[in-house]
Amino acid sequence: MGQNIAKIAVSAATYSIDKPYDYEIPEDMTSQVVPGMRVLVPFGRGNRRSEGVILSLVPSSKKRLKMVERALDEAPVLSEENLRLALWMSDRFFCTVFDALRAMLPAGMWFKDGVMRQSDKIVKVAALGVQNDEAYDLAKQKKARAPRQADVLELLAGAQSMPIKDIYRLTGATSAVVAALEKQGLVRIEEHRVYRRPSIRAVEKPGPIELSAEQQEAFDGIAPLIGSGKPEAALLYGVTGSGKTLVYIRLIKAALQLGKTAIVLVPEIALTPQTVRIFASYFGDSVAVLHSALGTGERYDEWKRIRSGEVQVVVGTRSAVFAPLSDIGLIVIDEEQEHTYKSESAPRYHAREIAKYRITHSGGLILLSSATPSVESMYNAKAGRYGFFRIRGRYNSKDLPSVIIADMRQELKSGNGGSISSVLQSELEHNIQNGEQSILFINRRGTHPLVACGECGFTFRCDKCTVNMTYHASDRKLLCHYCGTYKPIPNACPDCGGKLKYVGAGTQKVESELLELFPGIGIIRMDADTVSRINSHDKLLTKFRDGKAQILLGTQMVTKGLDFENVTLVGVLSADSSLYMSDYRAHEKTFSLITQVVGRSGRGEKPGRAVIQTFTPGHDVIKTASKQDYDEFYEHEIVFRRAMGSPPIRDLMTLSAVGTEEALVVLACHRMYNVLSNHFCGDSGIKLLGPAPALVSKVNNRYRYRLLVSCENSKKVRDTIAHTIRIISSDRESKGISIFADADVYD
DNA sequence: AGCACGCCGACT
DNA sequence: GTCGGCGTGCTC
Repeated sequence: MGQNIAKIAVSAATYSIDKPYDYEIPEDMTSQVVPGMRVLVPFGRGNRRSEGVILSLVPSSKKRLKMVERALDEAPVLSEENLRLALWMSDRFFCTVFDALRAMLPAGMWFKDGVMRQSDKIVKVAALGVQNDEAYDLAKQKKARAPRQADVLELLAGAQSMPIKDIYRLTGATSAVVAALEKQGLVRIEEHRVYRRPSIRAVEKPGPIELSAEQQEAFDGIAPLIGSGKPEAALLYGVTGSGKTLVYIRLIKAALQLGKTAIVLVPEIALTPQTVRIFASYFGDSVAVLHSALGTGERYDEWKRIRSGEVQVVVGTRSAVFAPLSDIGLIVIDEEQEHTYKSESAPRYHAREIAKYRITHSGGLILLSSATPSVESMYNAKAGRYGFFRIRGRYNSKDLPSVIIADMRQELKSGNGGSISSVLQSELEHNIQNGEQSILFINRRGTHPLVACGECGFTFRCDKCTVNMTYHASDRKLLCHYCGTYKPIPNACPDCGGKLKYVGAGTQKVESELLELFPGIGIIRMDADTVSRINSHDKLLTKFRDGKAQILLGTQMVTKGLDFENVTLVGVLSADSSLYMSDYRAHEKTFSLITQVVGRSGRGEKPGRAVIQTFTPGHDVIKTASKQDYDEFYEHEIVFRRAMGSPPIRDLMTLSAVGTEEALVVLACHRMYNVLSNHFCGDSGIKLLGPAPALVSKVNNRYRYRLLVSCENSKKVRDTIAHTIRIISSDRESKGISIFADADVYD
């Protein structure tokens, strides 16, 4: 007998029961089945079909096992390296092995014989099988004998149809209840599909690469690390506009010359179409670009091209770190401090950690690059764990913009209650008269972030989330930015009938203020409301580049990567807004944001200026950011982190519980606390904090609480946390509560 | 998460 | 007795 038992990672297994399950391979399949192949297996009492991935093959045993039903691939879609990486990820990031493997395949991949059988997300939706009034009558009849069914019928009579997951959540009914109703013909279950979007692509002619002396120096230092045969890591710290992209291109060419491949990770490809075009122009068909706008078919094709060896260079967002390249020589992480490299759903990995794993196994270089490195990367560089390279000057030795701080307290005192300070107003005027362009950044969309009653202080809060709703003047509605709830605003306070006050400013409000100050001026507003599609983003930027508008006003999306020669003024309208979050990265994020916005100015021939508006001009972060002095910022911040025991001094992990019953969620956290403190008792290296509500404690009617574990991220600590999740989530008292842990906490 | 088994309460 | 809802425990 050969190897006719398969150890399989099963999709249907949850974290608390995740392990390799043994299945027998039917005789007629033994020749085709290999590790890395996906199969269909029966799982659970009901033998419902579940997708699985073969991890390994072992000799037959005496035990009676279920059979593999059929293979889903003709050849393995995952390599041995992928399988090892998935096992490592499940330990490192508290996810199932299958979750980890799924992250490595192109989203929605489900092909057979080259034909797409199913690639869309499917949502099960329940609808009434009878008339509304009939449903109400039935609900009344059932109230006594089948109260759960009655609840479901009542709910559906009011809402017509609803995803069954929402029904479980809102009524507390279980699947058995809905199944019973379906059997009686009172509800129908339909499967709805969610579709994805098509793509864009553009290629230009490459220009010659001429590195400046400093760029060349960085290149000369970094390039030898690629072929050293050892795993290496380096930090490239270059101010905004220092031309780091050109250095990447030269490094990639160096890797290719050694017969190796390269990955370039960018924070959000849709935000930097310019970067994508540059890579496409230098590497032509040997580059694959993986971005969110690719359809499933295109994504799959690109993935196949990479795996077949036709592609040597991959440019993409977070998940591109899994690109099936072999013999990787270089992984660049551009703007490495960006939060988009951290996945916030299972598997909760950080792309940097995956990159390190892959490089360790292939021997090569991971290059972390930034104009404002994360405190932890700089800490590692200073400790000698990363090579450190620096580009101080801007490309073509342009000066950094001169910065003016506008003290908004003074503005208020002198009677200016608007969003534009007098100094910013006169600078804008100057630019308009001289035909130069300006970029304004405000961290809020909508018109007013807050609507309050002037009499009783009532504020409009979202019913489902613990946040204030934002007023959007264009359609006179209130919007929740967390769950998307949308409702018209009443004329007066719903509580006391008092007059409503509109507080603060968002992009829409600033736009109308600007139009009042400068009538007839061309303004392009860029926020989630005007940039609904990927193309409209590009279109708005082209319009601005062509000089069709004098001012570009927007949220985060105007802070990154934009390179316009004629922009000589930028304004940060409210530099404080991210400074006082209860988040250990608040300072770092604010510094990075201001530095990046300021860096958009003066990229052409003319010198740039920047105006930073703040209520706390004396704050260290504002002062260092306006001087563009990263070194001073870092020295202050590392002292602060050391005092707080925050990363990178110590590691931070969280255990979260999420559910609809607040008290039960908190209780689950307390029970986790007890389990953890029993295991850690006496270990002074570990501090447990909480439970505390998450930053936004309720989203979409689901409460979220979490425990913080300040520790050193070791195997022992991770095993204890994994054990805790398993114990608490399989406890019947945690029914309906989902529990998960995060090992690289970002906020 | 989902499915069958089996307990228990309501009604013939 | 017996029917059926719903809580409980298990998943190769």
